[in-house]
Amino acid sequence: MHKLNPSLSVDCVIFGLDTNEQSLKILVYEREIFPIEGSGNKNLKFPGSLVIEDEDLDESAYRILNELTGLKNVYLKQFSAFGKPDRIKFDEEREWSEKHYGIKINRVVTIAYYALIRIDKHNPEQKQIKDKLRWINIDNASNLAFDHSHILSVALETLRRDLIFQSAISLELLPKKFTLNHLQSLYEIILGNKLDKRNFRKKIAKAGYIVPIGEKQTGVAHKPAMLYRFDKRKFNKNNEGIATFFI
Amino acid sequence: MHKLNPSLSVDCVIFGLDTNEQSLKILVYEREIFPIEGSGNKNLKFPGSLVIEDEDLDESAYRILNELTGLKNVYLKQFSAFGKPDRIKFDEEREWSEKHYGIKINRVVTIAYYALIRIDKHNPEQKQIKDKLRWINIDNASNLAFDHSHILSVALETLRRDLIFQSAISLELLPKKFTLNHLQSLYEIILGNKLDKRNFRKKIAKAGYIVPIGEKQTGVAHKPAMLYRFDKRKFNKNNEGIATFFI
DNA sequence: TTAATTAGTGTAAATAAAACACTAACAAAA
DNA sequence: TTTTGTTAGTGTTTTATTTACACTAATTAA
Repeated sequence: MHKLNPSLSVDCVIFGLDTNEQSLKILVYEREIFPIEGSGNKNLKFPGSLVIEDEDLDESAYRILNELTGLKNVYLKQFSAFGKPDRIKFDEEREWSEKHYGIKINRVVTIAYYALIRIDKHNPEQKQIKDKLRWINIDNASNLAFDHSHILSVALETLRRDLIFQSAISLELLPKKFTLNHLQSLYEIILGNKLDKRNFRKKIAKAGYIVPIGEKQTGVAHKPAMLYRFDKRKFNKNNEGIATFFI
Repeated sequence: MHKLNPSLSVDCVIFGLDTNEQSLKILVYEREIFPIEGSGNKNLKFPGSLVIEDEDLDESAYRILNELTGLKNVYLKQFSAFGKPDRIKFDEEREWSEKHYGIKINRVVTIAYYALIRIDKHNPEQKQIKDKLRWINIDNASNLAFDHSHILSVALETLRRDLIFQSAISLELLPKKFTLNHLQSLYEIILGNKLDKRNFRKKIAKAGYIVPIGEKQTGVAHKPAMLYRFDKRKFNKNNEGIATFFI
């Protein structure tokens, strides 16, 4: 059995794009410690756990993500540490944590990661990994457990900035083959505003690493769109792995 | 006496601008554990310490910075956590740490902050706070203690990005009154490339929050330059506290 | 008086950003 | 089979931004 460090945890803010609802969602874990009524979202928290002694933080994040949600091979990035001594505010929270981990908890500093995944591909409910996981809309995510609402707001800020200055991460949220409207819609959902279709396409074209695969959508009740893919080789060659189409 | 958390530390990468040498420096702490010859910079580390139980991380960073260097009221920003289990690689390092803190150390995750200070104003040697502190040029900072070389490279990346996308932080490194050439020189030193003087000034003018104070330099053996200051009111009004002149 | 040094200024050309509306292709419904 | 609804796809003009570039001015030191 691995020994847990009682001062250190990792939390994962898992973002998923709901292309039907045109909304950005997060995957949260539902506990049952506060009464159902009137407790707001206090029973919802991000998947997270204490880290094992002698475990690398990044590995810890991957392990926790996989154990709690079954997710693998996802884009995961550390974005901040949260360490207010009163992060765990309620006695019930402390009790829950101690029962949950089976060790005495003091003050816990959490290292927060965000993950980008495709809801259609990685729906944990479909995979019946845990029946306690739920996707919720970020607009309904106020008043989460611990300081998780604060963590969410920092995560969102970071995601939006990364999406602009490091555009390639957007592709984590799309299938291998996608249409330019899918990509544009992703930006609109995450950034929260509309973009001009023609200007958007000009930028994509200039970036050069998003290329048509010569196939079209099928089965859609409208003009089928050309499918595109991410060309890693072109990306690396022109952008040294960092660049962006700076929406 | 405060109890230290044996798993958690804070390290401060303190950047200072040397305007004479036209170089960016960091403030490091010199230990004596490895033989002087052949140990490279392995005796040099960033000011840092274990955090006290029940101490906020940001407060911890300010406390540590003040205790170790005498510095106060400096710009300090958390930029990453480092948690590889083998961060403390040599037995000597572990021994040093245990002797230094007086407690048994296991694996330590460090939360890293960077600070920006004016060397002329805050020279710890002048203030005889510690005789073990030294400014070293970032170009001579390879092979530091622990994983501190890696921490430095992440800190530098972050600083450069922040300087571009959050330009106002540059003013932390300058005196209240400065010339536009000082400001430009700061950018050139930190970003490591030359900028066009006229284009630079156009951007500053457009930003609007760097204003002339109607005074000129004195005692210089060349045409004296106009002195400028940062206008906080204009900055907040136009930029909501974030903006930048995007060099 | 001269030399050395940094301060300060404008313009033209190229590039990028923004605003804007119609036709094309498909499935479903009539 | 025709019509309807829906999304795909395309260029141009205007405006703003970026880039490249070189000389005169003011001071102290020699």
